Amino acid sequence: MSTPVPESRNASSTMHTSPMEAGRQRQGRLWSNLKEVCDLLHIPTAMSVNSEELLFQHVQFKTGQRVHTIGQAFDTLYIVNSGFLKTVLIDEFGNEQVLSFPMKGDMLGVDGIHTRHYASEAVALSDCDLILLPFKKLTALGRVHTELENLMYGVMSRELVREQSMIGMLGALSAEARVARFLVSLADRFAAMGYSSKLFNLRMTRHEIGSYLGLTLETVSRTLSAFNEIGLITVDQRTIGIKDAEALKTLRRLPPSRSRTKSPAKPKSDLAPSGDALATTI
Amino acid sequence: MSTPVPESRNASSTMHTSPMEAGRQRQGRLWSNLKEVCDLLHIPTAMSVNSEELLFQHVQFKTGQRVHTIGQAFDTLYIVNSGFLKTVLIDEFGNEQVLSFPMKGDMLGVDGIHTRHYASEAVALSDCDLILLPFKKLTALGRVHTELENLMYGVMSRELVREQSMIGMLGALSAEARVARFLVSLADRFAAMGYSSKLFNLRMTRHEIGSYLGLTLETVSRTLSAFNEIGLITVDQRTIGIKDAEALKTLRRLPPSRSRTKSPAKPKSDLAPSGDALATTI
DNA sequence: CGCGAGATTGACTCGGGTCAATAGTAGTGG
DNA sequence: CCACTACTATTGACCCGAGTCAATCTCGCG
Repeated sequence: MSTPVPESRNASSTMHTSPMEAGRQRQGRLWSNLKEVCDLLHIPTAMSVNSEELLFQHVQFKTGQRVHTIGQAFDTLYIVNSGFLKTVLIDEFGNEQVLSFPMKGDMLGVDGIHTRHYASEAVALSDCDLILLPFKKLTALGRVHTELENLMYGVMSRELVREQSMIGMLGALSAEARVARFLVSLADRFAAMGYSSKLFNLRMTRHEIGSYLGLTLETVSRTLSAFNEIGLITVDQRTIGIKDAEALKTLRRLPPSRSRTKSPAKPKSDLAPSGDALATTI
Repeated sequence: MSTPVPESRNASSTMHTSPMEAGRQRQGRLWSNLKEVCDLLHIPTAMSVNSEELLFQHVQFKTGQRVHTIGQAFDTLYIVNSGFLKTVLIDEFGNEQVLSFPMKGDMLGVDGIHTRHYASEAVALSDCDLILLPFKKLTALGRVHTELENLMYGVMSRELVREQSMIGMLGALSAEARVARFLVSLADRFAAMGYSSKLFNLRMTRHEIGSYLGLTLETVSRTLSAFNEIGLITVDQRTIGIKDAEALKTLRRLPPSRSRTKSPAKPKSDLAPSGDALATTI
């Protein structure tokens, strides 16, 4: 990631640029008001306040640039207005562990609140437009506008729940199931952003996906190939076509022992009923 | 877990009951003020307010009881004043996935804020004393007392960071390393609570540890036995004695491929330099 | 004293990590 | 425009760590 490859995927074939980004020009920069921020976060806010006065500045990052690094002093949160990123942890040997792939509507930097220093590193996987939310300003505002405060709590809680399910996935699912769910999750997020959930480009390398899923890049590659052969998806480099979302969603395999905590666990049908027999390579 | 085994580990040999629990009697129940709550959370609060008026009620749970269940309407957070618990996710087949082992000073229920329904289930592993923090009340207070608000954000952020490192661990470490770190983490937490970090009782089964670490109970058991033989720890059922904390902290093994993202990764010495050659079963 | 949950161990299997060779793609510069 | 380089992705061969299955042991409890 130390090579900020100047990608030119701004207007790719399968993924056009965002339908409509928030923000207006002012003194040569983009700014957004509170409502736009809330909309971006999918938080339904009966925003009582006309907050044209409350404007939040945007910042652009180019592919490969870091938004913040580990240990850096924390003072602002970010919301992704457009573009794709990854957040990573760096272990004591300099190895990256991908934690998330933030995209439009996601919040960055929350892990910095606790110690006042970011606990992770955020890197742009494509050119990005982020909205700056100075934390001080935000909490001050929160005291006035209850909705905003709840928004904050809500976003943090949501993030927590997301990480919980991630832990559940890493702790309990097989490689195939992880990759399958990863694809479904991506598709859903693209759909939520107004893009196609059936055909999209991965913004990250196999290596990054593997790190994110606790797998090696080879396993990721092999699994994608397998899904392709089986007809669940189509793969061509980073272009993914979803063919059987249902099957992907319910794909299992190896409810790994820890599983049968109490369930009768009928040894049959490891693959959920999504029609045909495909990955039934039990 | 459906059998609330009435354990009697209240005054075990290696773990006496808490040194001094917070709370005072009032109308037959325990209550704590804001200061005690903050102390419990290790949040240094120059609490400007004399808040003898702001009292938070305690509730007791017996071993096996559920504090909250998945899907249950959310309205209060909990702080552990004494006792041990586990939080779990239940997948679509009824299988438990342990997410955390909360103990004194930890907060429960944060995952319920987002959807207003708890996303996980909390079960008492021993008799517990919890402090109730009605969420409404808390946010209202937060608007008045800035420290409290920061406390809230801080605790949530801390929780987030904890989960992040959990993800990192699940995604990158070998079974041995996971178990080793788990033990160290427990020791540290016990130390922070004023207990011995050298000799303590596990409050959870091998199965629960395995679920938490993404391993099977057999692997956990075997790993503990191995550590025992090697002299890193002593094991007798649930009584653990830490013999070489340093070695445990730095134990590696298999920086699993994904690891050597960029590091020169000298192929030698998988075990960090903690003195002697022990687990050098490389 | 016997029951049942939990823990320990052994034997066997296999999913996925490791190593390695090949090939597609993109950016660079002559 | 095309070689040159550097990634990134795909595949195959091999093998080991950890899961699976199963037998035994221990301990606390009724």
